[in-house]
Amino acid sequence: MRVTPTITLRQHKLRSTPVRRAVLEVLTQRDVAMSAPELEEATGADRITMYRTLKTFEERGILHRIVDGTSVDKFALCGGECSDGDHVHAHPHFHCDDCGDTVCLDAPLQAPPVLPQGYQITDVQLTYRGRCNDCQTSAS
Amino acid sequence: MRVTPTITLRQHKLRSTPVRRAVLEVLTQRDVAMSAPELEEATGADRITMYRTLKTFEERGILHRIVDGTSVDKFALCGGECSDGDHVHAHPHFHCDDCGDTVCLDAPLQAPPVLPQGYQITDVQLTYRGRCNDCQTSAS
DNA sequence: TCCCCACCTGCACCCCCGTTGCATCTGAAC
DNA sequence: GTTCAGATGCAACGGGGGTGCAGGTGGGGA
Repeated sequence: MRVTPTITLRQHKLRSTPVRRAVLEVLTQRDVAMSAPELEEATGADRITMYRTLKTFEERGILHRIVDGTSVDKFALCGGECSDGDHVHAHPHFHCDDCGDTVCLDAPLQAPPVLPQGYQITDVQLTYRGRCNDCQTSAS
Repeated sequence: MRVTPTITLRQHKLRSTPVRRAVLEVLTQRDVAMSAPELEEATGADRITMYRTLKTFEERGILHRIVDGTSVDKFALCGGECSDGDHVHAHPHFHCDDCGDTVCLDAPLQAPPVLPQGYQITDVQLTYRGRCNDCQTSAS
C-alpha cells in the first residue's frame, strides 16, 4: 500500500481531487480505521462530500467499512485484492473500548458454523472488543 | 425461556408494568432480534420509555444487544445464564440482508486469533450476513 | 494551450436513532 | 388505603447520515 494517493485514484479510474487525496493521505499515515466525522475533522473537508467520497471509495474497493459495535461506521484501506464491487476482507477487527481505536487484525477468519438448512453466507463480521496495548500499559 | 413476563420481571427484581410485559411478550413470541423502533411499533409503547426499558433489561441480563451491521441495534432475549452486569453470550448471529431479520445462532465462538502483544479481549461480536432460508426459497 | 462537460464539491434541508430533563402517574409494599 | 420509589410520557436536543440542487473544477479532446 505504499503508493501515492494520486496513483491509487488513477488505478481506480477516479479523478484526483483535494478531498480524495486528503482522505487517502490521512488513512495511509494513521494506521487505524476512521469514521466519517473523524476524517472530516482530520481533512477539513465538507461533511457531505466526505460521506460521498467514502461511499465512492467503498464501491471502488479502495476502502472497506467496519462495524465495530460503536454507533458509527469506520473505514480502513483495503488490501490490494479489492476492486469494483468485489471486496475481499477475510480478516477480523479489534476495537479498544478505552481509546476507541479500531484496527484490522492480520488473521484469517475461521470456518463458519453449521447453519440451519437453506441459509447462505455472503459476508462475515468478526470484531473483538477490549483494550489495546497502549491503554493496557498506561492504565496499570 | 417458557416463563411468563411477570415471573421473569419478578426474578430480576423489576416492577411488572404494561410496557415491560409487552416487550417480553413480543420478544418471546417472535423468534428474531428486534430494534427499539420495531418494538415500539409492535407494542405501541412510548419511544423514550422503550429505550429506557431496553436499557434496564440489558443491565439486568434479560436482553442482550446485537450489532448486526445495520445502523440500528437489535435486542434478543438472553439465555438463563445472564444476570446483573454479567452477560454470557458466546454465540454468533445471522443477519438476512433480504428480510432484515437477525437471529441468534446455536453455535460456540471459536478461539480468538493471536493478538499483538498486550491486547486484551473482553467481548466478541461475530455476525454472519447473507440470506435466510425463507428468502432463499422465495427468491429462486 | 484552451475549452468544455462530466464529475466533484458544498450548501440547505431533511429524516432517524438515541438521550436528557422534568413533571406526572402507578405498582406494590406496608 | 396510603405512600413513594420507580416507571412513564412529553418536550427538546444532538449526532450520524442522506437527497436535491447550484456552482466549481479536473483532465481529456480539439
